[in-house]
Amino acid sequence: MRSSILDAAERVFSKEGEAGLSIRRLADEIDYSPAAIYKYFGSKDELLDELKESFFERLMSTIDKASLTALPFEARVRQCFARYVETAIERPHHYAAAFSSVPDTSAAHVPDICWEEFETSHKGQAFMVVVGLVREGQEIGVFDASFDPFIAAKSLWASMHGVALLLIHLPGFPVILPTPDHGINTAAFIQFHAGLLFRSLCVAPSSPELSGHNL
Amino acid sequence: MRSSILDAAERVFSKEGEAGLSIRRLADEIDYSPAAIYKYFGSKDELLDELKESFFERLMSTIDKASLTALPFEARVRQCFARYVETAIERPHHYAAAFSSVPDTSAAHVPDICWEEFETSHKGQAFMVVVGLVREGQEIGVFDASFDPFIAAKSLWASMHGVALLLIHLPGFPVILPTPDHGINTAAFIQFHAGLLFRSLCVAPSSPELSGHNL
DNA sequence: GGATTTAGTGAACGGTGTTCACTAAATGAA
DNA sequence: TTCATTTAGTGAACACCGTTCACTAAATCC
Repeated sequence: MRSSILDAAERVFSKEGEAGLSIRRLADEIDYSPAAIYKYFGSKDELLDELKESFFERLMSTIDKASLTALPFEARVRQCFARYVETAIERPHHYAAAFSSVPDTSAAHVPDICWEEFETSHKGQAFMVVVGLVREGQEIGVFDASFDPFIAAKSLWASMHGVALLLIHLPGFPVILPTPDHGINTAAFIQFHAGLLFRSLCVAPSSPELSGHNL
Repeated sequence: MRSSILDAAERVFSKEGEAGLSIRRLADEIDYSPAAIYKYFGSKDELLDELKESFFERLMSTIDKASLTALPFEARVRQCFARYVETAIERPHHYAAAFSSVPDTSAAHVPDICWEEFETSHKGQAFMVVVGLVREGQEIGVFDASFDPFIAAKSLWASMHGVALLLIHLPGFPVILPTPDHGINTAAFIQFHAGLLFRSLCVAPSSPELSGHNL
C-alpha cells in the first residue's frame, strides 16, 4: 500500500513534476480517498522527500560506481562527471526539486547544517567521491598539489551542478548558437565541460583538443 | 497603480519568494480586491515574469559594467564572474525563480528557443559579454585559441550558474568542511572558482596560488 | 464473543488562482 | 448640461489545493 502510493507518486512526478502532483490526484490514481494517504505519510513534503531521497541514492551509487571502474585516471574523472550530469537530466524534476528550497536569510544562522550531518547524507557521500578523485590526481602528479582537495571538489561539484541545471532548465541549451557551425550536442558539451574542469586542476594542462574528443 | 502592485510584489517576493506571494495577499497589501490586479496583469505568472525580467536587467547591466572597466584582463574576468554571482545571491529568490521551469520533455521540440530570440534577451546579452571576454583572452594570447568561444562561454556560464545556485540553495556552503582548517568564506570561494575557470582556458595556466588570492 | 486496535472515509476548513456579472465613477459628445 | 460610453474596481462564486477530524467498518487480539 505505502509503496503503491510511492509508485504512483514517482510516475506522476517524473512526468509532470511538483506542479502535477497533488494529494487528491494521487488518491484518485490509487482509488483511495485523499485522507488515506495521511495514514502513511505525515505530509506531502514528507512524501516528496522520500522520492528525492531515493533519487539521490541512485545518483550517489551512479557516481560511486563510475569512480570505481578500472579506467585510466582522466577517463574515470570524465566518466564520473558525465554519469552525474546524465543521471541528473534523466530525471529533471527530481534533480531540480532536490535543490529548490531557498533558506530564509533573515534567520541568524550559524552553519545550519554541520559536517557530520552532511557527511552521512547522499550528497555528502557523492561529494567525498569527488574529493577522493582530486586527491588521487594530486598523488599521481596529474593535478596540482597545492589545491585544497575539499575546496577544489566544491568547485567541481558546483560546476557539474550548473551544467546539469542549465541543461534541465534551458531547452535547446547547448544547441542554440548564432551559426550552425557552432552547434554541439548535449553529450559532446558535457565532455567538453569535463575536459575544461580536468584541465583547470592539472599541473600542465593537456592540449585543448581535450584528449581526442573532437567537437 | 500598476507600479504600486509591482512594488508590493517586489517587496514580498524578495523576502519570501514565490511561496509567500499570493494574489490575495498582494491585494491586501495595496488595499484593493484580488480581482483588481487582473485589470493590470493577465495572470500571476505574467506579474512574476515582470519581476524576473527587471531583475535580469540588473544582472545584465551589472556584468556589462564589470566587463567595461579598465582593469587588466584577468582581473576583469574575475570581476565579471564575481559580480554575476554576487548579484545572483543578493536576490536569491529572483535568480532561482528565473531558472525554475522544467520544460515538458514529451513535446517533440526542435529548438524551442532560437538564436534570434535568445540573442535579444537579457540572458543572451550577458552571454555575449562572456563570449567577448573569451575572444579577447584568445586575441591577447592568454587563452588557448583552439576553443570555440561560444562553447567555452557556455561552460563558463554553466559554472557560474552552478556556484550561484549552490550558494543560494545550500545554507552553509561553502563553509562546511570536515576540519576548520578547510573553512572558506563565500567571497574567497567565488574567487577560487573564478581562478579555476580562468586557468582552464589558459594556454599556460598560472600557478594555482591564483594570482595572490591566498585562501 | 467481546474489547480494541486499525484502515479508510466524507465532510469540512482555510487557502490558492481566476472569472464574471455587476456597480460606480470618469470621460467624451451633443 | 445631459446622456452615452468607457473604465476602474468589486463581491461572489468556481474549481482546485493540503490538511484535519469525527466517524464507520473491518481486522486483530484476548
